Amino acid sequence: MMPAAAFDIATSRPDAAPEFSPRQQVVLQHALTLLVDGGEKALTTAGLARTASCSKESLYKWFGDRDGLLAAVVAYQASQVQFPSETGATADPETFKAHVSAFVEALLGVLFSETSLALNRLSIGQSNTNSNRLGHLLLVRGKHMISARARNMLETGRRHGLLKFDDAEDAYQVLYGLAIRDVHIRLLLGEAASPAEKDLKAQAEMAVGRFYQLFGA
Amino acid sequence: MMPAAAFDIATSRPDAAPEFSPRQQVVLQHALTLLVDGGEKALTTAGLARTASCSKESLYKWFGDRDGLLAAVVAYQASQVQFPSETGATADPETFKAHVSAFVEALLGVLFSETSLALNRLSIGQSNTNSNRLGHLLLVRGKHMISARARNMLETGRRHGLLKFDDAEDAYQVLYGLAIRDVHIRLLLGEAASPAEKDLKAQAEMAVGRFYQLFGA
DNA sequence: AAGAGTCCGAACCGTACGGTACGGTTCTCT
DNA sequence: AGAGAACCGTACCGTACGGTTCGGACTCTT
Repeated sequence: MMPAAAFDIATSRPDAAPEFSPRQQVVLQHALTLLVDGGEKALTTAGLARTASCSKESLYKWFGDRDGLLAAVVAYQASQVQFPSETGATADPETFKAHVSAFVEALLGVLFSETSLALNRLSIGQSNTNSNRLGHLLLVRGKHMISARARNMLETGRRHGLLKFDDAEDAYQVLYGLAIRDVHIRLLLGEAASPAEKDLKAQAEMAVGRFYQLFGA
Repeated sequence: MMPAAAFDIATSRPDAAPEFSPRQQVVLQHALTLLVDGGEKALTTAGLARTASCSKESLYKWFGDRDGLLAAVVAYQASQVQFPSETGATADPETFKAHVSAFVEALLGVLFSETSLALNRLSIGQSNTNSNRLGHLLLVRGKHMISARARNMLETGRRHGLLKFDDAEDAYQVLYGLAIRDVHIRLLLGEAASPAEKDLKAQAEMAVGRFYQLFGA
């Protein structure tokens, strides 16, 4: 037999269609749950087979090996993340600014969710092994997708004369830094978020306000 | 016997004096090296004993168990990190701003070093086990120490009328965000830093410039 | 000089987990 | 209805690693 799935996941285009069968998605969801409360050590093949009521043989048939399973979990979760659409967001300056705030709030919502934290912990823990499949997956299917959308949003803001910057990537990174600060790493390390940090809307608006001080036209 | 060392490390005050014997420090340095290139899995008790030419018995005697060893590595490395002193840094506005830049540059230098990255990866990977000893250690002995010094620095800047803000912690977090952006998490995930991101001095000055736009008096 | 203490090196044990094999059951297709 | 695939459950194997034990060498103290 060949562990085809493991290879496909790493190399297929992000918009590849079917990806996983419904049954497999159920199993991956179980894997994700195990991972969220318990960390990587809690996700054993035997444990997942028991929890998801499937056989280990099926796991190995579908995902090749344990690494393939982990990669599949990452890919599956990445495919679940959705961002609000941005149609007609530049109608007027206020709407655009509100739209940027909404984007940042969604970003915070994703990054601070237990699921995202668990997958980031997993990928980071594995980042110096396996030629770093997981880290790349998370970056390509997660961060880079988001950053592309963000750059796009900021560019339209600039075209409409609402923002002023030279490099969209640079501007986005500043926006990211203003919004996330060191909260992400602290959450990854297991510290709880403060009440103020849990008010994502307020945090987003504060960050966008400061961003406009730096890059507003 | 009792694994005294493991307990002491977690509960002793950060300024406790001797901490580790020279021989133990050599062993911990070997452990750190193993950890930096190879990740957590590369740090096995047998492997460390071989590399450091000591017996496993000594490891268990000194550090209690493997977790105690990991905690000792974190504590040891934290004790190695030194920041430049800040005597007479508020002589005039230029000097102070340069001092802030130097602080940020030092911060970047620490956070982006392979050693720090390896320990962060380790702590993050363990953050949902062991009641999270490592994460707390890293936060208390690392981040919180640094943030205290930073707040102190910013406060003196404010007292001298050079900066303007309500909450020093808030201001520091903004400075942190402007300097680090998403580079830290990307490095943790195994992505290489871009050439521009490796120019720590330029990155620090850019961040401080923006910080002054927001908080300069 | 002898006893105690420290440490190295190696052998050993138990276990947990990744991976495989197999018998039995259900579902699908013709 | 019958062949065949997919799949579940379980038992099994090999290995890697955490932790313990022990013999022997070296040092320090009295």
